[in-house]
Amino acid sequence: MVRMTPPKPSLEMLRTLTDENVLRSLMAHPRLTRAEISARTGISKPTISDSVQRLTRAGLVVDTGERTTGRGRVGSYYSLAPQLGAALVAAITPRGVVAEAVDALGHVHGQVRTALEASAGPRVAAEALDAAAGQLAGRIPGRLRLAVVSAADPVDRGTGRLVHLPDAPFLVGDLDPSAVLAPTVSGPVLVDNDVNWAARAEHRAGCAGGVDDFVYLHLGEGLGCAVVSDGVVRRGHRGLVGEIAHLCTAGPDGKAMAFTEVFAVLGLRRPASTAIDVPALVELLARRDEQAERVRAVLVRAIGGVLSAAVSLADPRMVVIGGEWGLCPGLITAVDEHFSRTPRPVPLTAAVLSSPELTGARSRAVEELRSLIVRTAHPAPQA
Amino acid sequence: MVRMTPPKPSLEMLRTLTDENVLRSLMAHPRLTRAEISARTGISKPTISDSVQRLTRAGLVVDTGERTTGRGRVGSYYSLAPQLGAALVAAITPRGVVAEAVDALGHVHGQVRTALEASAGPRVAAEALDAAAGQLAGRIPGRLRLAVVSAADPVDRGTGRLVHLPDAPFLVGDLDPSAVLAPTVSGPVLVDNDVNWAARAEHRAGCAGGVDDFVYLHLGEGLGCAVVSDGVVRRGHRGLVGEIAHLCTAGPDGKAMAFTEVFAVLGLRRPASTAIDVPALVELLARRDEQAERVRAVLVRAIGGVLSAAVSLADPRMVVIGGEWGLCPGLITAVDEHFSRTPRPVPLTAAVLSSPELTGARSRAVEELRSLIVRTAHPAPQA
DNA sequence: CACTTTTAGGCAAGAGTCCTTACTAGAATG
DNA sequence: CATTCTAGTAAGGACTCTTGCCTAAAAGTG
Repeated sequence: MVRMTPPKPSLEMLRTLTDENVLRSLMAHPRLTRAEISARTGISKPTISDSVQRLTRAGLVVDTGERTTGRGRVGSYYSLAPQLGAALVAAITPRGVVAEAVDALGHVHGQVRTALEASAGPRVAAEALDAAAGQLAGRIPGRLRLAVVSAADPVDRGTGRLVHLPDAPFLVGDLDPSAVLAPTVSGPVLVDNDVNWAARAEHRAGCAGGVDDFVYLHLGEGLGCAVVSDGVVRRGHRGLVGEIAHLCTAGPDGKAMAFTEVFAVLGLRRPASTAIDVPALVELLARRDEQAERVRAVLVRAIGGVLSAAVSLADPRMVVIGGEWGLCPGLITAVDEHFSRTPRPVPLTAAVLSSPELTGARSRAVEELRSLIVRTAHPAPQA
Repeated sequence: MVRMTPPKPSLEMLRTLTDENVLRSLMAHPRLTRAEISARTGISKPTISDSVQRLTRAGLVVDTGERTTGRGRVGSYYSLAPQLGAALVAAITPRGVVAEAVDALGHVHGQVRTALEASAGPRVAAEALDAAAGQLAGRIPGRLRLAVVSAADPVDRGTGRLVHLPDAPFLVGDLDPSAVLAPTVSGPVLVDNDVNWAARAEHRAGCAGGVDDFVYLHLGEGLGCAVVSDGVVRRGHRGLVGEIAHLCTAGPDGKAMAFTEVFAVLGLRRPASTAIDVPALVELLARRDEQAERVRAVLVRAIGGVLSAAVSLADPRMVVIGGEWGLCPGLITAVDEHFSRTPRPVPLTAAVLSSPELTGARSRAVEELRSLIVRTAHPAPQA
C-alpha cells in the first residue's frame, strides 16, 4: 500500500535526514573522517561537520582519537559510540542453543553454545537461552537492545511464542522467547522459525541470490517451507506460512493424503511422535534395494505434490531444498526429474549455507539494530 | 527490504514535499481554498500560498473562479487542472470488454461496453479494446496517461501479456494489452488477471475489509485464486500465483490428482476444452439426487485439498470464495463444514462485490494516476 | 632545505524554505 | 453601523544547506 499522506516538510526533517546519512555511513564503515563522510554521502562538508558535532554531543558518535596519516592535514576519525549496544542473536533447536551478540557494524562479539539433551523440555531450553543472554550481556560495552531468535518450531507472528500445531512435531516445546529475554534485553524480541531465517540467508548470499521469488523447502525432523515473495519472507496472518505437514498430496498407491501422513504410512516416524525418523530415512535413502526404491518413489511423488502447491500459490522462480534428509544424495535429482515432467516445472537447487538460520537471523539483527539507532537518534515525530 | 541509503537532504526536497501535500489534498477533495489546504495539511498559510502559486504557474492547479460564501473574506477555490488527464480502466473477458476513464479525483468519465461473441478470438477483443480506448480518449479533457487492465486469463508479470498455461483454459486468448493501447495511452499499462483485481477490491471494501492476509478462491470457467499477504496481492515471479489448475488435490475415490483433472473425470468440462462447463455444474449443484450428492462430495473434498494448500502456504485469516459456481447456494457451507473438521480450519466467506475486478482495477488506476501526477510535478531527481 | 602539492577542516556569505506574527480586505451578523 | 469572522498578504526571523575561500599540517619535489 502506498503512503497516502506525504510527510509534513520541515527543517527539522532535513536535519534528521542528514544525521541519518552520517549514522548510516558510520554503520557501513567502522571509522571515517568528516571529509570522507561528506564525499560518501554527497552532502557538503560544513553540513557534515554540524551533524557530527550534534551526534557527538548526543553520545551517538565518538572521536576515536585516531588521526589520518598520509598527505594533507591530519583528520580525525569518528565512529559509532560503543555504548550504542548490540543485538542478541539466538538459534534454538532441540539439540541446543547458540547465541551471539552483534553490533551495528555487523561484528560478532561472542558466541555461546549450549548443548541440550534430546529429551530436555522447553524449561531447559529457556534456562539455556537466559544464561547465554546473561553471559553475552556482560561481554559487550552497551546493553542488549533487541533480540532476534530462530526457533525450530512454528512461531506465532503476533505473540512470538512457539506454537504446537495438531499432528505436527513440537521439537523445542512451549517457549516464549520474549518473556525469557525480557530481563536481559531492553528492546523488542523478534522470533521466527528456523526455515524462514534460513530462506532469508539463502536469499541474500546463497544460491537464490538475486532471486526475489522462491520457495525454500526444508526436509528434516519437521516438514516446513518458506515462501519468499517480492524479496520478503511471507509469514501470513499467524506466521504459519510454510507449515506443510497437512498439505494434501499424493501418498502410496496414488492416494490423496496429508504430507505428514505419508511418513506415518511408510513407518518413517519416530515412535510416539509426529517427528520424522531422520536416521532411518537417511539410511533408507542410501540403500538401493527394491523396498528402498519403492519408498523413494513414494517420497518423490509426495514432494512433487507439495511442489505443485508451491508453484500454484507462490509462483517461485526456483525451489531451494534443504534439511537433514532433503540433501541426501540423489533425492534432489530424483525429485527434479519427476517434477520437470509436470505441467509447470521449476528449477530445483540444493541449499548451500551451513548454519543458515543463524546467518539469516544475524543479518536481520544488524538491520534492526541500525534502524533502532537511527530512530532513537531523533525521537519519532508521530502524531 | 529496508532502504539502505537514506535520501540526501536538500531544500528542494522540502519544496517538493510541500507541493505533494497540496496535490494530494486536492486529489482527496475536488476544490479547496488555500486556507483549507493549510488546515488540512498542517502547513502554514504562506507556505501553501507559495506552493499553490508554483503549481498554478506549472499548470497543475487552477483557480476555479468559484469563491467562498459565508462570513469572512471571500476565498478562492483551487482544484486540479482538468488537463492532468485520466487513466483508462478496462476489463476483458470472453464475453466482452468494459472500459472506463477515471481522473485523479476518482470520478468516472464514461463507460464503454462491448459484447463479444463466445467464439470471438483475441483479435476481436483487441479491436474492441482499442475502439473503447479511442472513444474514451475523446471524452476527457486531457490525455489517457496510463491504463489498468483486468483480463480473464493468467498474465505474465514481466510483459503484461496474457499467457496460455498447459491444460488450463485460455478464455480470452493471446493478447498484449500494452501493444494494443500504446497508440492511445501515453504512459504505462498495468495488466493483471481478474481474480487478483477482485481480491484487491474485496480487500479494500468487501468482506475482507481490514484483513491483510486472505485467500480469494475463484470458481468459474477457470479455476484461480489470489493470495493477499501483508495487504498486497502477491503475484510471484511470473505473475502466476493462483493458477491452481494443477494443484495436487483429492479426486474421486480419494485418488490424488490435479484440481482440473477432477472436473475432467467428473465430466464437467466443456467439450474439447479445459474450461469448466459452468451451466452444467450449476444445474448439477442445484439438484438433490444421489448422483449430484456424490459429485458434490467429490468437489467439496477437492476444494478442501486446495484450501489445505492455501492454508499451508499463505496462512490466511480467512478464505473468500467467489466465481460463477463458487457462489452456488449450499456449496460454501458444505465446504466450510468439511474444512472446519480439518486440522487447520479457517473461516470461509462468500465474495460480496458485484463487478469486483473493475472496482479493483479502478482504484489502482486512481492510485497510479495520482502518483504519476505527483512524480511528474517534480521530475525525478534520480542518480 | 625551501617550495609545492595535497588534504582535513573552519569560516563567512548567500540562497532558499518554512514559520510566526501582524496586518488588510471584504463579507456576514447583530 | 460597529462587530466578528475569515482569506490572504507582508515582514521578519530561524534554520539548513551550499559555495568559495582560507588555514594548518603533512608529504612529496627539486
